[in-house]
Amino acid sequence: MGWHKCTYYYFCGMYIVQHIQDAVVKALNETFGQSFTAADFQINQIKQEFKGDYSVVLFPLLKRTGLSPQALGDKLIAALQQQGDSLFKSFELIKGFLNIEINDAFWIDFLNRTPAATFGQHPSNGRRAMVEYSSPNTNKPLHLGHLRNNFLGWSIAAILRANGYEVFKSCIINDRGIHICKSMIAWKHFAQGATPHSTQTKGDHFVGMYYVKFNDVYKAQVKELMQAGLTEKEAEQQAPLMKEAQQMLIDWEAGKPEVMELWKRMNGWVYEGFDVTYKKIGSDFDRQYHESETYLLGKEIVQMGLEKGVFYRKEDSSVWIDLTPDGLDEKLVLRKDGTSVYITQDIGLALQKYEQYKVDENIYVIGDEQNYHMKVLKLICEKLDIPNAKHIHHLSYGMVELPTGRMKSREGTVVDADDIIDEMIQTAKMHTESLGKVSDFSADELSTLYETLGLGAMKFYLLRVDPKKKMIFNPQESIDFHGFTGPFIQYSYARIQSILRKASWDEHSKTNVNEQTLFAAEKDILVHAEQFPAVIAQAGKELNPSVIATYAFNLAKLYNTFYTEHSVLQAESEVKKWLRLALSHLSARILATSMELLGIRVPERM
RNA sequence: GGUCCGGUAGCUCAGCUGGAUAGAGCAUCAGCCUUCUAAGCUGAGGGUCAUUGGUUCGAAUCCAAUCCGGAUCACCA
Repeated sequence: MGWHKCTYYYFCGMYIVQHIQDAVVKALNETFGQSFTAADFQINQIKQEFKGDYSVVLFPLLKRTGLSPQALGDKLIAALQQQGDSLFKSFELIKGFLNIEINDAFWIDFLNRTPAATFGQHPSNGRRAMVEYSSPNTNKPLHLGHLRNNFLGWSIAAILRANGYEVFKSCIINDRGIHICKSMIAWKHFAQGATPHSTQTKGDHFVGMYYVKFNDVYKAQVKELMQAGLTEKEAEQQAPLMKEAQQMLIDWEAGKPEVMELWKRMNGWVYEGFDVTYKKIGSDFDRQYHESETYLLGKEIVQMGLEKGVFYRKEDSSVWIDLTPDGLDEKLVLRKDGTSVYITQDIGLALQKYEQYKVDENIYVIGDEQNYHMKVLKLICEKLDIPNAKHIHHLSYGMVELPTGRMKSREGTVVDADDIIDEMIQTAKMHTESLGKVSDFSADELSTLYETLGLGAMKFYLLRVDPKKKMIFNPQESIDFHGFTGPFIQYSYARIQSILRKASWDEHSKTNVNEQTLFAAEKDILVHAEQFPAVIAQAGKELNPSVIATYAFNLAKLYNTFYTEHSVLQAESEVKKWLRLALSHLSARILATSMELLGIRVPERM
């Protein structure tokens, strides 16, 4: 058993692929007397139609060795055989690919020594990361796009934690500004004292109604003024409602009591509504920042930047930074009246975050419409020598679009978060009832199950695609519960749990399995399972939950194939039964861990 | 116009640090429940990887040009 380099093979970060790399490097160096590295060749998993598990692609080595694929392959095989590694069962050379089959004993050993409950998680790396996500405006309810942001942020935080980071989740609440004043003005004019309570409306939706109302009336006023002969621009500036909103913003900044009171009251309604939604989707934060408290931050930094010569003042006393040497434009950082702009407070907040948390990685989950802004922010922070500015990372995700194009609140084409969640939960209920497998569940158990499944479908749907890419959501074709979906994986998990229950099997039941050989369906699961830690590492490195989603789906598929081909409880021998129970348990744990990293729960029965 | 992102099966998406015959899911069609949960499994059909040229043993993947779609370039946030 020469491959046991340490007791907990996987905690050493030593994967089978690395082991093969090491063996090949050694074989190359011995054969050619040069120093090769793992980067000089490539190892791929072998496709189903060929024999073996992993293959070494020989082409990249031909030039350096001066040999043909056949000759190089022969020499390599000879050298590898010389090493006498009991891990390798067979070598086969096909058209420039050196196919290696791993001994079944290795996979069984892997199963025996892997602690299923914690498998895949990496030990602490002593680094801290902050993930800022969600960042709602307090003038309207959340929509489908916000859900993508929330699910991504939560998942990335979990993935980084599994990669050994200490993670802080933060959220900047955009609770002030002209858009907030708009809904306040509209409420003052048109609500006649109505409240969420008096109208039986969820607070964020209630306030959102007045934001919409503002825009409707404002549009009408602009139209009227234009008919009276003003240009569009003039009309937009002079519309009474807009003037009122602007005045209210000034009053807010001056701290006028009646404005502050209304502001607090209406934001309070929104928070009550958000709380319900956040609780339902499982979003939580270690630290919430409010724009009303941070918007003045950054002014001092501008002063410091001026002294350092990073910024410069124009004649009208506005402050700028010239980013043309970096291929960008000139950017304003302080208005001529001395007030700060969006980016000013972001600079301030970036520094504050660093001072408070000393994070090594500073991740912002923000839509790709702000790519330019984030590029500028990072550049400015670097030029100001804000510590770790180089580790500001914009996790830029694409918009969720409808088949008709972007969602537009003004055109009523927004998919509301609460609505879609309720719809998913209802769909879960419908499926569950028509299958009738949990008729003995209590009402509480049922509603928990519906939420688990409905939200699972929803989250998986939004997380299974590459965050960077925009995605299209078709409300006509509701989100599926079959195939590449959350419920498919939840179902696979529940079926395994059913077996383990019947066998009264738990983690402590695990003993060393003495089996020597594996069926293809058994081995396929183990080969895939062994890659889990590497997959978590990749997801962390790429900040990409879809890697986990795809991985979990493939594992579930492999398990389901195994499930139909072989019986666990009626296995052909007692040893096989134990092997399959351990195999099933490991699969279930990996599926559960994967889903956990996506913020999705798994049911024991469904 | 400048910058950036994208274009892969009817639809939604993988694959993109170059490697074997380009993969899933949905939809369509054909099979599988007296056997551990059929939200499952097996199989079939379906492709000019936007176009053209280049790099090389090899290109969906890298480079260039073109076409199409999107984002962004505010003393808005």
